[in-house]
Amino acid sequence: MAKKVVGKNFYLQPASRIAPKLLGKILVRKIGKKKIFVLITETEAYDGTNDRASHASRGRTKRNEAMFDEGGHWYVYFVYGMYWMLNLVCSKKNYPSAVLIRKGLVVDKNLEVLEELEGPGVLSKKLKIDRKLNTRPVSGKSGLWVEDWGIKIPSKLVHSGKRIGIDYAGEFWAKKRWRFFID
DNA sequence: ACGATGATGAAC
DNA sequence: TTCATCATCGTA
Repeated sequence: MAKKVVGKNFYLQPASRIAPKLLGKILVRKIGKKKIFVLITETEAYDGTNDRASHASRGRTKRNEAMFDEGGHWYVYFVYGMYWMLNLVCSKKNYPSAVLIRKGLVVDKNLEVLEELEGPGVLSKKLKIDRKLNTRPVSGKSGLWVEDWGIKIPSKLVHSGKRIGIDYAGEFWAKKRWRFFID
């Protein structure tokens, strides 16, 4: 099984292109000497300042600054007084866009499934993700990166749908099928 | 169906 | 400074 770290160019595409391509890739979290592997199974794209579902729709603020970084950084924010949301920043610098990682499967190095992470809040809790990762690079330096293990998800199993929890965005943006998931 | 729980941003 | 809101989740 060929395992390689995803290259930087991958992150310079539009979020809506990256989101489906992340399905089947492996999120690697290093905590101390331990590594946790998560097969990504659900993502959502947030793209540009016009996207009214995106935090960037109200311009640059202290919270969403990371979204304006170059693709290949993390955007981590706190919601509902309890949960940390993990997002992968996309595209070139100063173009705010990101992919929210919503669900995954904890696997071992042989792809044996150990645990299901059924939402962005539980995923971040399991991987010990908090504001310390905000604006950090997607690389070993931050202890959180993405690998391609050559897993090919059959296109039959890849679906798209409306994004979750963004009904405030108005019909045009709320109905966009920018959520991608397996099965 | 609902409450927990606190940062955020906009209004005042 | 106040206040409604929020890219959620576990319990009921």
